[in-house]
Amino acid sequence: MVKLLKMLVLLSCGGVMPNIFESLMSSPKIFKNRDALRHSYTPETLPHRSEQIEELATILVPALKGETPSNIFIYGKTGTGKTATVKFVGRQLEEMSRKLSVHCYVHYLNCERIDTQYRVLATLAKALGRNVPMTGWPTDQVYDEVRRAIDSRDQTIVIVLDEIDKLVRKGDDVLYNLSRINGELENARVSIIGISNDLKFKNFLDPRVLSSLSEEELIFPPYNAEQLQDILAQRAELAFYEGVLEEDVIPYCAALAAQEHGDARKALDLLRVSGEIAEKEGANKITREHVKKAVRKIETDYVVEAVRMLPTQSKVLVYGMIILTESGLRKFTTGEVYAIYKNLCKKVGIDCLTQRRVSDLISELDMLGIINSIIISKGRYGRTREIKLDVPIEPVKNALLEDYRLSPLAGIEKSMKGIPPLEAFET
DNA sequence: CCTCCACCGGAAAGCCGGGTCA
DNA sequence: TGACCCGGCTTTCCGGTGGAGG
Repeated sequence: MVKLLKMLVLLSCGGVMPNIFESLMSSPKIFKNRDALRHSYTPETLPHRSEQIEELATILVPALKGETPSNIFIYGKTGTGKTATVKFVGRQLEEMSRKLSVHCYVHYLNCERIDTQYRVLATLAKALGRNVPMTGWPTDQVYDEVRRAIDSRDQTIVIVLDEIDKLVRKGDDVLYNLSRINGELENARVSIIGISNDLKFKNFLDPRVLSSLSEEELIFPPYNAEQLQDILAQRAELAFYEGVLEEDVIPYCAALAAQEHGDARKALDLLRVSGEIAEKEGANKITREHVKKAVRKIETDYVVEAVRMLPTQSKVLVYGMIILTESGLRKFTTGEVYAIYKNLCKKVGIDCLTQRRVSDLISELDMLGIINSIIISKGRYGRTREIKLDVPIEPVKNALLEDYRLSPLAGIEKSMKGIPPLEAFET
């Protein structure tokens, strides 16, 4: 304590004590530019996407000649470079239009956050320099505003709707209106690019909207391991100092990500987290070991996040499974889990669901990868699900106890220790 | 080969909060 | 404003079933 005070005094006097950040800053340098590994980063060139870039550019080139480009639908799984490609081409298009002094602009909207038609239109109006409140106006008035803003001069507007499937689930009025907007314009032209990673969502779309929006279609195939290597190598050069990476790190990351449907995003995350772990450990090189740790960390983070988002009932259920696991059972049945669950519900003071429903919740947990369950028959002793909790227990437990509703459960497993679950179950 | 356990999982109806429309 | 609808969650009911033990 005294030491700390002395230190503070010294620091505040600007004395000889090193700044507390000094040691952190001077530890071995790993990252030159961490942002180069984020998904939001658009690199100078996009390896293995030249075909798609060219195709997209060919479709959009009329924009520079004062004509209306076709509307485009783009499909591809996550991390196949859809967004990056569109942003890249969009930037080049705007750049070229400036050179030619043509009015041509690209507006990018991500529909995941902007998920109602009002918000889409309002955001669009804002991007076009109109002042529209984020709430309050009738929707068609905002639409009018957007239309007038676009039509205010001779220009071509390319509207990119990323994750367009999110929008469709809430009714496709916006899409319908936007797809017909060209007919209502005198001076300007509008082209729409829809991006989706869900191929099936086409089925939910109004056929009129579909035919108008998908005049052109682009498919983005997943990357294979080799292509992922190139992408990682390119980004690693920007992100890390020279010689920081051991040679087998990139191929390893690429191989791991390729196993999971060639997701470049995942590969980049893996590399970045590996770097962060190496940095935290004070290592001066990133090794395969760091990647392994990163895999585990990402996995844990995912599970913890999934658990945190669970409805209360499922949280109690998971807590029950933790108790069972800690009491030494590696596998347990639906009946056992249900007994404990019933008990915990009483302790927590929430009402208890039927076994039928709990059975469904258990299936959901299985889907989420929080547990492993298989249906087995124990012959005479019935048919049931055999459940295994397949997560790092401590982090999950902490995540569960963060929920104030579960606070009565803190430390409860000690009082239940040794009690077989079925006997803990009364009435 | 049959029985019968302990649960699975489909069908259908009820409940509830939110949104819509006249 | 109230009638109405919708979708998600939950309960009720119930037929179905793999295989150890008889």
